[in-house]
Amino acid sequence: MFFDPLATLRTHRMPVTAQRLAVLRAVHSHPHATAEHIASVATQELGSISKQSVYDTLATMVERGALRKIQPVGSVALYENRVGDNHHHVVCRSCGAVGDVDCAVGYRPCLSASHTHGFVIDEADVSYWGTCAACAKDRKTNRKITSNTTKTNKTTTKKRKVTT
Amino acid sequence: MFFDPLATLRTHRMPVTAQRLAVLRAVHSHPHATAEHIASVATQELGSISKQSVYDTLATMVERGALRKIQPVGSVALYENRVGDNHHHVVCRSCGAVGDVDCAVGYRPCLSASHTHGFVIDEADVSYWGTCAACAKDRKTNRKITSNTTKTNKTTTKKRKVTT
DNA sequence: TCAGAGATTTGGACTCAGTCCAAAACTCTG
DNA sequence: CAGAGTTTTGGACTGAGTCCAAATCTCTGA
Repeated sequence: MFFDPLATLRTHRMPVTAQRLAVLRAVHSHPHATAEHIASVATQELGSISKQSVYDTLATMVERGALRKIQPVGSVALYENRVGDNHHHVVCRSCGAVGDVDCAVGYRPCLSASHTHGFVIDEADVSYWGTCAACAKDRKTNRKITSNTTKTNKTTTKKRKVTT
Repeated sequence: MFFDPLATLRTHRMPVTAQRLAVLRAVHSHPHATAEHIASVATQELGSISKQSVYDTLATMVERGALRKIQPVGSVALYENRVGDNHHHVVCRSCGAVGDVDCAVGYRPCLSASHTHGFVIDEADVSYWGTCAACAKDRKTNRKITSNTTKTNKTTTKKRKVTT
Protein backbone atom coordinates (compact mmCIF):
# COMPACT_ATOMS: atom_id res chain seq x y z
CA MET A 1 0.00 0.00 0.00
CA PHE A 2 1.41 3.31 -1.04
CA PHE A 3 1.53 5.96 1.63
CA ASP A 4 1.10 9.56 0.58
CA PRO A 5 1.61 12.06 3.40
CA LEU A 6 0.44 14.93 1.24
CA ALA A 7 -2.84 13.21 0.51
CA THR A 8 -3.22 12.38 4.17
CA LEU A 9 -2.98 16.03 5.11
CA ARG A 10 -5.33 17.08 2.33
CA THR A 11 -7.87 14.45 3.32
CA HIS A 12 -7.90 15.72 6.85
CA ARG A 13 -8.10 19.35 5.82
CA MET A 14 -4.82 20.24 7.42
CA PRO A 15 -2.49 22.90 6.08
CA VAL A 16 0.48 21.31 4.40
CA THR A 17 3.81 22.09 5.94
CA ALA A 18 7.24 20.62 5.52
CA GLN A 19 7.25 19.69 9.20
CA ARG A 20 4.04 17.70 8.97
CA LEU A 21 5.17 15.90 5.85
CA ALA A 22 8.44 14.95 7.47
CA VAL A 23 6.71 13.67 10.59
CA LEU A 24 4.28 11.58 8.59
CA ARG A 25 7.02 10.14 6.47
CA ALA A 26 9.00 9.30 9.58
CA VAL A 27 6.05 7.48 11.14
CA HIS A 28 5.53 5.55 7.96
CA SER A 29 9.11 4.44 7.59
CA HIS A 30 9.47 3.58 11.27
CA PRO A 31 6.36 1.82 12.53
CA HIS A 32 6.07 1.68 16.31
CA ALA A 33 8.53 4.52 16.83
CA THR A 34 8.66 6.84 19.79
CA ALA A 35 8.00 10.55 19.46
CA GLU A 36 11.66 11.18 20.10
CA HIS A 37 12.72 8.80 17.37
CA ILE A 38 10.29 10.36 14.94
CA ALA A 39 11.65 13.76 15.85
CA SER A 40 15.19 12.70 15.11
CA VAL A 41 14.24 11.21 11.75
CA ALA A 42 12.34 14.35 10.84
CA THR A 43 15.24 16.50 11.96
CA GLN A 44 17.53 14.54 9.70
CA GLU A 45 15.22 15.27 6.81
CA LEU A 46 14.56 18.93 7.48
CA GLY A 47 17.66 20.11 9.23
CA SER A 48 15.62 21.10 12.23
CA ILE A 49 12.17 20.83 13.70
CA SER A 50 10.94 21.72 17.14
CA LYS A 51 9.88 19.07 19.57
CA GLN A 52 6.59 20.87 19.92
CA SER A 53 5.80 20.57 16.23
CA VAL A 54 6.41 16.87 16.31
CA TYR A 55 4.16 16.36 19.31
CA ASP A 56 1.54 18.63 17.86
CA THR A 57 1.47 16.89 14.50
CA LEU A 58 1.31 13.48 16.09
CA ALA A 59 -1.46 14.50 18.46
CA THR A 60 -3.50 16.11 15.72
CA MET A 61 -3.17 13.13 13.42
CA VAL A 62 -4.12 10.73 16.19
CA GLU A 63 -7.10 12.90 16.99
CA ARG A 64 -8.24 12.79 13.37
CA GLY A 65 -7.67 9.10 13.07
CA ALA A 66 -4.80 9.24 10.62
CA LEU A 67 -2.33 7.81 13.09
CA ARG A 68 -2.64 5.52 16.04
CA LYS A 69 -0.95 5.91 19.37
CA ILE A 70 -0.16 2.85 21.43
CA GLN A 71 1.46 2.61 24.81
CA PRO A 72 2.35 -0.76 26.28
CA VAL A 73 2.74 -0.73 30.04
CA GLY A 74 6.24 0.39 30.94
CA SER A 75 6.88 1.95 27.57
CA VAL A 76 6.59 5.47 26.26
CA ALA A 77 4.03 6.22 23.55
CA LEU A 78 4.57 4.68 20.13
CA TYR A 79 2.99 5.80 16.88
CA GLU A 80 1.97 3.92 13.77
CA ASN A 81 0.16 4.78 10.57
CA ARG A 82 -1.69 1.53 10.12
CA VAL A 83 -5.18 2.50 11.20
CA GLY A 84 -8.70 1.33 10.65
CA ASP A 85 -7.94 -2.35 10.30
CA ASN A 86 -8.38 -3.19 13.95
CA HIS A 87 -5.11 -4.97 14.33
CA HIS A 88 -3.41 -5.53 17.64
CA HIS A 89 0.10 -5.60 19.02
CA VAL A 90 2.41 -8.10 20.55
CA VAL A 91 5.09 -6.86 22.90
CA CYS A 92 8.20 -8.68 24.02
CA ARG A 93 8.50 -8.71 27.78
CA SER A 94 12.23 -8.72 27.78
CA CYS A 95 13.31 -6.35 25.02
CA GLY A 96 10.18 -4.32 24.35
CA ALA A 97 9.99 -5.16 20.65
CA VAL A 98 6.57 -4.58 19.15
CA GLY A 99 4.93 -6.49 16.32
CA ASP A 100 1.58 -6.26 14.58
CA VAL A 101 -0.99 -8.98 14.98
CA ASP A 102 -3.92 -9.25 12.65
CA CYS A 103 -7.11 -9.63 14.54
CA ALA A 104 -7.69 -13.34 14.95
CA VAL A 105 -11.29 -13.09 16.01
CA GLY A 106 -12.55 -11.00 13.13
CA TYR A 107 -13.75 -7.47 13.04
CA ARG A 108 -14.03 -5.77 16.43
CA PRO A 109 -13.12 -8.58 18.74
CA CYS A 110 -14.04 -8.87 22.35
CA LEU A 111 -16.61 -6.15 21.98
CA SER A 112 -19.34 -8.26 23.45
CA ALA A 113 -19.55 -6.57 26.82
CA SER A 114 -20.80 -3.30 25.48
CA HIS A 115 -22.61 -1.98 28.50
CA THR A 116 -20.68 -2.46 31.67
CA HIS A 117 -20.68 -0.19 34.69
CA GLY A 118 -22.76 2.20 32.65
CA PHE A 119 -19.95 2.63 30.15
CA VAL A 120 -20.79 2.76 26.48
CA ILE A 121 -17.92 0.98 24.79
CA ASP A 122 -16.87 1.75 21.25
CA GLU A 123 -13.42 0.29 20.88
CA ALA A 124 -11.33 -2.58 22.15
CA ASP A 125 -7.60 -2.38 22.29
CA VAL A 126 -5.67 -5.62 22.73
CA SER A 127 -2.05 -6.07 23.73
CA TYR A 128 -0.43 -9.46 23.67
CA TRP A 129 2.54 -10.12 25.88
CA GLY A 130 5.17 -12.69 25.25
CA THR A 131 8.71 -13.24 24.09
CA CYS A 132 10.10 -12.40 20.71
CA ALA A 133 12.10 -14.87 18.70
CA ALA A 134 15.44 -13.26 19.49
CA CYS A 135 14.87 -13.18 23.23
CA ALA A 136 13.45 -16.70 23.27
CA LYS A 137 16.64 -17.94 21.69
CA ASP A 138 18.76 -16.13 24.26
CA ARG A 139 17.37 -18.17 27.11
CA LYS A 140 16.37 -21.63 26.21
CA THR A 141 16.84 -22.67 29.84
CA ASN A 142 13.60 -21.57 31.46
CA ARG A 143 11.06 -22.10 28.78
CA LYS A 144 8.00 -21.29 30.78
CA ILE A 145 7.39 -17.58 30.83
CA THR A 146 5.87 -16.65 34.15
CA SER A 147 4.86 -13.26 35.38
CA ASN A 148 8.01 -12.76 37.41
CA THR A 149 9.94 -12.55 34.18
CA THR A 150 8.54 -9.07 33.98
CA LYS A 151 11.70 -7.11 34.24
CA THR A 152 10.25 -5.17 31.35
CA ASN A 153 10.29 -1.85 33.09
CA LYS A 154 13.99 -1.85 33.48
CA THR A 155 14.99 -3.21 30.12
CA THR A 156 12.42 -1.48 28.01
CA THR A 157 14.18 1.84 27.98
CA LYS A 158 17.56 0.32 27.44
CA LYS A 159 17.23 -1.10 23.99
CA ARG A 160 14.21 -1.01 21.78
CA LYS A 161 14.05 -3.12 18.70
CA VAL A 162 11.20 -2.16 16.46
CA THR A 163 10.00 -4.95 14.24
CA THR A 164 7.50 -4.61 11.46
CA MET B 1 -13.16 -11.86 49.42
CA PHE B 2 -11.11 -10.80 52.41
CA PHE B 3 -7.83 -9.16 51.64
CA ASP B 4 -4.98 -9.76 54.02
CA PRO B 5 -1.85 -7.75 53.23
CA LEU B 6 0.14 -9.59 55.86
CA ALA B 7 -0.68 -12.94 54.30
CA THR B 8 0.15 -11.55 50.89
CA LEU B 9 3.63 -10.60 52.00
CA ARG B 10 4.15 -13.92 53.76
CA THR B 11 2.98 -15.84 50.73
CA HIS B 12 5.49 -14.07 48.56
CA ARG B 13 8.31 -14.46 51.07
CA MET B 14 8.76 -10.77 51.54
CA PRO B 15 9.86 -9.17 54.80
CA VAL B 16 6.93 -7.55 56.53
CA THR B 17 7.23 -3.82 57.03
CA ALA B 18 4.75 -1.16 58.00
CA GLN B 19 5.38 0.58 54.68
CA ARG B 20 4.52 -2.46 52.62
CA LEU B 21 1.40 -3.17 54.61
CA ALA B 22 0.23 0.39 54.19
CA VAL B 23 0.86 0.34 50.46
CA LEU B 24 -1.02 -2.92 50.02
CA ARG B 25 -3.93 -1.68 52.06
CA ALA B 26 -4.02 1.52 50.01
CA VAL B 27 -4.13 -0.42 46.75
CA HIS B 28 -6.90 -2.58 48.08
CA SER B 29 -9.05 0.29 49.25
CA HIS B 30 -8.45 2.33 46.10
CA PRO B 31 -8.57 0.13 43.03
CA HIS B 32 -7.11 1.73 39.89
CA ALA B 33 -5.18 4.31 41.86
CA THR B 34 -2.01 6.04 40.74
CA ALA B 35 1.28 5.55 42.55
CA GLU B 36 1.01 9.10 43.80
CA HIS B 37 -2.45 8.52 45.19
CA ILE B 38 -1.36 5.32 46.86
CA ALA B 39 1.57 7.20 48.36
CA SER B 40 -0.70 9.84 49.81
CA VAL B 41 -3.04 7.28 51.33
CA ALA B 42 -0.12 5.40 52.82
CA THR B 43 1.34 8.63 54.13
CA GLN B 44 -1.92 9.36 55.84
CA GLU B 45 -1.76 6.00 57.54
CA LEU B 46 1.88 6.04 58.54
CA GLY B 47 2.69 9.69 58.99
CA SER B 48 5.34 9.43 56.32
CA ILE B 49 6.69 7.13 53.67
CA SER B 50 9.18 7.80 50.94
CA LYS B 51 8.14 7.86 47.33
CA GLN B 52 10.83 5.30 46.66
CA SER B 53 9.33 2.79 49.07
CA VAL B 54 5.98 3.09 47.43
CA TYR B 55 7.38 2.54 43.95
CA ASP B 56 9.57 -0.27 45.16
CA THR B 57 6.74 -2.09 46.90
CA LEU B 58 4.45 -1.71 43.93
CA ALA B 59 7.09 -2.88 41.48
CA THR B 60 8.00 -5.88 43.58
CA MET B 61 4.40 -6.92 44.04
CA VAL B 62 3.70 -6.57 40.35
CA GLU B 63 6.76 -8.62 39.60
CA ARG B 64 5.57 -11.38 41.91
CA GLY B 65 2.06 -11.31 40.56
CA ALA B 66 0.38 -9.98 43.69
CA LEU B 67 -0.60 -6.72 42.04
CA ARG B 68 -1.35 -5.72 38.53
CA LYS B 69 -0.18 -2.59 36.80
CA ILE B 70 -2.27 -1.12 34.04
CA GLN B 71 -1.61 1.92 31.93
CA PRO B 72 -4.24 3.18 29.51
CA VAL B 73 -2.82 5.35 26.74
CA GLY B 74 -2.48 8.91 27.98
CA SER B 75 -2.65 7.95 31.61
CA VAL B 76 -0.02 7.29 34.22
CA ALA B 77 0.29 3.79 35.67
CA LEU B 78 -2.55 2.49 37.81
CA TYR B 79 -2.41 -0.39 40.25
CA GLU B 80 -4.99 -2.93 41.35
CA ASN B 81 -4.96 -6.00 43.52
CA ARG B 82 -7.43 -8.04 41.57
CA VAL B 83 -5.16 -10.50 39.82
CA GLY B 84 -5.36 -13.89 38.27
CA ASP B 85 -8.94 -13.68 37.06
CA ASN B 86 -8.10 -12.34 33.64
CA HIS B 87 -10.47 -9.41 33.78
CA HIS B 88 -10.14 -6.34 31.61
CA HIS B 89 -10.68 -2.62 31.89
CA VAL B 90 -12.90 -0.02 30.42
CA VAL B 91 -11.67 3.54 30.26
CA CYS B 92 -13.72 6.68 29.76
CA ARG B 93 -12.32 8.77 26.94
CA SER B 94 -13.39 12.03 28.41
CA CYS B 95 -12.73 11.77 32.14
CA GLY B 96 -10.33 8.84 32.41
CA ALA B 97 -12.49 6.84 34.80
CA VAL B 98 -11.59 3.16 34.88
CA GLY B 99 -13.90 0.22 35.50
CA ASP B 100 -13.43 -3.53 35.65
CA VAL B 101 -14.91 -5.76 32.98
CA ASP B 102 -15.19 -9.47 33.48
CA CYS B 103 -13.87 -11.35 30.55
CA ALA B 104 -16.76 -11.89 28.19
CA VAL B 105 -15.11 -14.54 26.09
CA GLY B 106 -14.07 -16.87 28.86
CA TYR B 107 -10.68 -17.75 30.17
CA ARG B 108 -7.81 -16.21 28.22
CA PRO B 109 -9.59 -14.49 25.41
CA CYS B 110 -8.17 -13.57 22.08
CA LEU B 111 -5.23 -15.84 22.67
CA SER B 112 -5.69 -17.67 19.42
CA ALA B 113 -2.84 -16.09 17.53
CA SER B 114 -0.17 -17.62 19.66
CA HIS B 115 2.72 -17.64 17.25
CA THR B 116 3.01 -14.44 15.31
CA HIS B 117 6.19 -12.83 14.06
CA GLY B 118 8.03 -15.50 16.00
CA PHE B 119 6.62 -14.20 19.26
CA VAL B 120 5.49 -16.69 21.84
CA ILE B 121 2.44 -15.13 23.42
CA ASP B 122 1.41 -15.89 26.96
CA GLU B 123 -0.97 -13.15 27.92
CA ALA B 124 -3.58 -10.87 26.37
CA ASP B 125 -4.41 -7.55 27.85
CA VAL B 126 -7.58 -5.85 26.70
CA SER B 127 -8.62 -2.23 27.15
CA TYR B 128 -12.05 -1.07 26.20
CA TRP B 129 -12.59 2.56 25.34
CA GLY B 130 -15.86 4.40 25.63
CA THR B 131 -17.80 6.88 27.67
CA CYS B 132 -18.80 6.50 31.29
CA ALA B 133 -22.34 7.12 32.45
CA ALA B 134 -21.58 10.50 33.96
CA CYS B 135 -19.84 11.85 30.87
CA ALA B 136 -22.49 10.44 28.55
CA LYS B 137 -25.09 12.35 30.48
CA ASP B 138 -23.07 15.56 30.22
CA ARG B 139 -23.30 15.66 26.46
CA LYS B 140 -26.42 14.20 25.07
CA THR B 141 -25.99 16.31 21.94
CA ASN B 142 -23.49 14.32 19.94
CA ARG B 143 -24.25 10.78 20.83
CA LYS B 144 -21.90 9.12 18.42
CA ILE B 145 -18.46 8.88 19.85
CA THR B 146 -15.94 9.28 17.08
CA SER B 147 -12.22 9.24 17.33
CA ASN B 148 -11.90 12.99 17.27
CA THR B 149 -13.58 13.08 20.64
CA THR B 150 -10.25 11.93 21.92
CA LYS B 151 -9.32 14.92 23.96
CA THR B 152 -8.39 12.35 26.56
CA ASN B 153 -4.80 13.44 26.87
CA LYS B 154 -5.71 16.86 28.03
CA THR B 155 -8.55 16.00 30.34
CA THR B 156 -7.14 12.84 31.81
CA THR B 157 -4.77 14.57 34.14
CA LYS B 158 -7.31 17.14 35.16
CA LYS B 159 -9.80 15.04 37.00
CA ARG B 160 -9.68 11.35 37.57
CA LYS B 161 -12.67 9.56 38.89
CA VAL B 162 -11.92 6.04 39.99
CA THR B 163 -14.87 3.73 39.90
CA THR B 164 -14.96 0.23 41.16
C1' DT C 1 -0.96 37.29 -8.09
C1' DC C 2 -1.42 39.24 -3.53
C1' DA C 3 -3.10 40.59 1.03
C1' DG C 4 -5.06 39.15 5.21
C1' DA C 5 -7.00 35.96 8.42
C1' DG C 6 -6.13 32.20 10.77
C1' DA C 7 -3.43 28.26 11.69
C1' DT C 8 1.27 26.49 12.63
C1' DT C 9 6.00 26.60 14.35
C1' DT C 10 9.46 27.95 17.47
C1' DG C 11 12.19 27.65 21.64
C1' DG C 12 12.63 27.98 26.19
C1' DA C 13 10.77 27.27 30.60
C1' DC C 14 8.26 24.16 33.06
C1' DT C 15 5.75 19.92 35.15
C1' DC C 16 5.65 15.57 36.88
C1' DA C 17 6.13 10.45 36.90
C1' DG C 18 9.54 7.61 37.75
C1' DT C 19 14.68 6.29 38.67
C1' DC C 20 19.30 6.23 40.92
C1' DC C 21 22.26 6.06 44.79
C1' DA C 22 24.57 5.49 49.25
C1' DA C 23 23.79 5.70 54.05
C1' DA C 24 20.82 4.52 57.85
C1' DA C 25 17.31 1.54 59.65
C1' DC C 26 14.98 -2.41 59.83
C1' DT C 27 13.44 -7.70 59.53
C1' DC C 28 14.19 -12.36 59.99
C1' DT C 29 17.11 -16.45 60.63
C1' DG C 30 19.86 -19.36 63.46
C1' DC D 1 19.87 -11.80 70.55
C1' DA D 2 23.45 -10.87 67.07
C1' DG D 3 24.56 -10.68 62.31
C1' DA D 4 23.54 -10.91 57.52
C1' DG D 5 20.95 -9.27 54.24
C1' DT D 6 17.12 -6.61 52.82
C1' DT D 7 14.41 -2.36 52.96
C1' DT D 8 13.76 2.54 53.62
C1' DT D 9 15.09 7.20 53.22
C1' DG D 10 15.63 11.58 50.90
C1' DG D 11 17.61 14.21 47.71
C1' DA D 12 19.32 14.69 43.19
C1' DC D 13 18.34 13.48 38.74
C1' DT D 14 16.21 11.96 34.07
C1' DG D 15 13.29 12.30 30.36
C1' DA D 16 8.66 12.42 28.25
C1' DG D 17 5.46 15.57 27.49
C1' DT D 18 3.09 20.39 28.15
C1' DC D 19 2.51 25.50 28.16
C1' DC D 20 2.92 29.95 26.21
C1' DA D 21 3.50 34.09 23.40
C1' DA D 22 5.85 35.77 19.50
C1' DA D 23 7.22 34.93 14.83
C1' DT D 24 6.26 32.57 10.68
C1' DC D 25 3.80 30.26 7.36
C1' DT D 26 -0.40 28.41 4.46
C1' DC D 27 -4.46 28.96 2.04
C1' DT D 28 -8.59 31.49 0.60
C1' DG D 29 -10.90 35.12 -1.81
C1' DA D 30 -10.62 39.11 -4.51
